[in-house]
Amino acid sequence: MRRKKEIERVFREGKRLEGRWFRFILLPKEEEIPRILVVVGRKVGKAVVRNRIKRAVREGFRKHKDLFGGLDLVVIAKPPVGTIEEPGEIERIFLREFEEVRDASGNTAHQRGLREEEETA
RNA sequence: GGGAGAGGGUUGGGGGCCGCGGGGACCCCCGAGGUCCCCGAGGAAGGUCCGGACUCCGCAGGGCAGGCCGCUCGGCGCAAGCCGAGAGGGGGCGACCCCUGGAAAGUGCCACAGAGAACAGACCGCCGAUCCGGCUCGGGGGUUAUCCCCCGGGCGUCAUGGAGGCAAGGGUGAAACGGUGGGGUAAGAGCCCACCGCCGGGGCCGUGAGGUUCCCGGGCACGGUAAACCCCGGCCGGAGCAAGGCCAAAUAGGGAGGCGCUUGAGGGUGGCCCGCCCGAUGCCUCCGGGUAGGCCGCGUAGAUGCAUGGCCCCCGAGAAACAGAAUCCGGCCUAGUACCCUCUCCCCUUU
RNA sequence: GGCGGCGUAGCCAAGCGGUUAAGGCGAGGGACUGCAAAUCCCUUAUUCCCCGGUUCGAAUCCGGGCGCCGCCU
Repeated sequence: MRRKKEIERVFREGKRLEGRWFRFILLPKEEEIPRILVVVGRKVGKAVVRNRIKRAVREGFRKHKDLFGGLDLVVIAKPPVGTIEEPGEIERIFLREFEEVRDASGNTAHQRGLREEEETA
């Protein structure tokens, strides 16, 4: 995402999910093609560290677009991410945490079905 | 063979797959689409410590204040700074390294300790020659008197007791008015002498910082601190690309208070003054309201929610450290991996 | 990106180059009380953010780092 208005719309209307390493903001949309925005603040680290995180997260997004179908996604890195040196490690943590947080929130129809089963049981 | 010093260089390479930013060409079902080609982080891009370009402040004028630089000469440069050759001081066996205007222009400050701290001082100590005291001898006098006074001599002894002399030694301190030896003296002291050191002048050498085995003078006084004020010399107007410019959008030119209309409020982004310029239903403060999108600046890397990456294999036993352009350029400083090249020094061994 | 400011005890903080580094809050101990509160007394800095330098001497002066905070679109 590159347009200011679109980005602000995601911040305004999106659903916020908290993880230990990242914060996610999701906004479902009509198109199937997902878009991403990575935010890494100054407190996370120096320029090199911040660039590494952005690249790793984008790489993970690029390789697993099927996970994010129909979403505009904002990923905000929290300070602990800056301590991880390996790009591959950052990528794995990002993907794993996205799935954990999404499943816990019951965002998909599949998950909603599961929760209904749990409630009835 | 081992250790060390100086200077310089590079900051992985090749391949495969999947990607990112910019530019160009072509294609199309015209969509922020596809294909191909080209370009795409650093030696520090960093800290923002100095300079400069550039932009605006009417001109960038004068003075004060302020900032930066500081051994000498030469070179480059507007400058900061760098390079070369030297000077003085300090460190190292050495190669070599580190420091650098002025303290006899003035002012300030040197705590504590110590006797004394800026043209200082006498605590312990040394001496006690001289004078006073004491003892004694001789002479004279007051006198009846082995008692007193005066003069002169002596004291190895009484005593260092005082007046006083001294600054060598001890001790204090970051720092105490030069060192060694001799003479000298009561004891001492540059008090005197010799040598060493120091200071001043001249000569000579050097463009200069300075040097001096030469000559003369001075017994010797002049402490430290300018990363304290300051003085000397050189440079600097102020801000900063969020500078600044263009287009578009937006709403009332609203309310309250204050100042002022040429004898001028206020302003022209300079810390102050002067000069200069602008200046009238104008300026300042507060309240209330609206808009904050794009382009240029901006680049043979170049964006603006901000690109240069990921995985795997090989290349020596091993691919890594520090680190990511944001207007550009020159320095300084800081961070740090692996390796290469040139020169040099010391030690050990062998010949 | 640029321009400023600040780091002193757990917290808030003062500090002409020379003391044992003020003071307040808090905390701990003691006194008082039948027990408390209030009050009184005592204790609480050893790298003054870190590393160098100047100086006889540095929290203070000068460099260089580090970490916070603010302003400018």
